[in-house]
Amino acid sequence: MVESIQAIRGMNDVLPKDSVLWRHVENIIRQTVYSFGYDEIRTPILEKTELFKRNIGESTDIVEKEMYVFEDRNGDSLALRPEGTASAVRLGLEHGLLNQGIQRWWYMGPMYRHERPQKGRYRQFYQLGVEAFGVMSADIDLEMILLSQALWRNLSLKAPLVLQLNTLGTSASRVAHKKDLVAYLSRYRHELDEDSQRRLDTNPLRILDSKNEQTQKIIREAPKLMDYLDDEAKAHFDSVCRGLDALGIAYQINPALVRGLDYYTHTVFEWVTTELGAQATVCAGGRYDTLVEQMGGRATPAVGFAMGLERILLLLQLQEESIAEPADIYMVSSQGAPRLRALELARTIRQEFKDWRVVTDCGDAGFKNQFKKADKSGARLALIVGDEEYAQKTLTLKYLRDETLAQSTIAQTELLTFLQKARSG
RNA sequence: GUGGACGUAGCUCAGUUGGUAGAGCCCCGGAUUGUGAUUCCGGUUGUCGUGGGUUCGAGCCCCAUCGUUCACCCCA
Repeated sequence: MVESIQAIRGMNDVLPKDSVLWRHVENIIRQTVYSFGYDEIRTPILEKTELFKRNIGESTDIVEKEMYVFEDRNGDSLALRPEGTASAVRLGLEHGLLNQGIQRWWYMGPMYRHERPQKGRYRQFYQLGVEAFGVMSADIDLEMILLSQALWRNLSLKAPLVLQLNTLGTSASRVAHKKDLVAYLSRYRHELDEDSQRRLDTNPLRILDSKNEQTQKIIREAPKLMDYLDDEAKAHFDSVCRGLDALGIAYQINPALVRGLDYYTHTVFEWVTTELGAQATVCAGGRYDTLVEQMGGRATPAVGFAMGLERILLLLQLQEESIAEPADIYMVSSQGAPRLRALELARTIRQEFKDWRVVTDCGDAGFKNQFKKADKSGARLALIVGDEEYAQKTLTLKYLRDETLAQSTIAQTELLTFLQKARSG
């Protein structure tokens, strides 16, 4: 007996019935980012571990305990990418693109995090990432939000999504706030929940969005980052808010909104749904004005966001609108010479009608079964090449969706003319 | 990583206080030997997730393990 091998935990296959929806979503995404004038970049799935360690933040959970890290044959430490921004900046610096004016990029592909899987949270998951470099003013923040909003619209997403907004200010204001926050929380250290006590030393900002009630109570009186913002940060955030008002985009300001990655500054935003339980965030992003410089480039302002495709797919699946890809023509034929003729006719049709799906029955099924399969394929038209048709160089047309149209037999040479008429009629 | 629930046919599930496995859908064949989606008749579904243990006997009880799922953690 052979032991069967299963896929790795948290890593999913896409089956034929689901790939239709995946392709649909990917196509709409490509079309949408294209319409905003963004260009695609593609980076390797494997990068040096240092790239993520240094830039996402050493003490973030992503780097600390969720990265797939292993040693290459030559001893280098490599990691499967847990997110895309660090790679995008690396690409920009390595090829000198960030010195060539404003850059607008997007990418789509798998990311890897070793978490405990749940619905909408997997170890290999797909993200759309969008990044823009070289614009300091708030209009590019607005463009990011407009782009994400366009995605919901173009995907015909019916689930209500709420835009949450916050600002993290400059790193100077964050440092000042963090200092006071830690001092304040330390006074209540023993009253905080266990996780928050740990984070007090590692990542105190994250305590702000703790779900623990007792902790939340303490946080209510804690120093607010908003009070530490310098004039520049306030002005920037104000521009974003006024811009959203002018564009008629509703948003909620959420002071607890903190990103899990260290590189964010100023504007941060999330699109949140109530339909996916704990996996509420469907799309999240913000500014990271200091990252490029931190990675060795010239100071370059930047904004970006990432969207989780599985979560979008789950929302679309809730809508239960099936997206079918039916065949257009199904070839029914006898085996032997008529089958070969059917294959040949199918080839001719495909060459002439490039967007049609033409399926030829293969195998040894009888006519009855061939028609069953023709019906299941969703084809409008069955073309029959039996022994009689073969001998007389004809073929029989049968309409599978419209009972009012009678079956008819035409010469094989007339097929293309007939189909052209059928398409235009 | 922590805690809870669940794993029976390809799918959705039933299975009595432990006594050698069932239904519907799907698939295949026939009624109609060259015509589908309706109907009728017939047929195949399986190491009961896996490995141990208790027992004369385990789908059912116990342990472990793998997987799924929910919450936490974290995040898209």
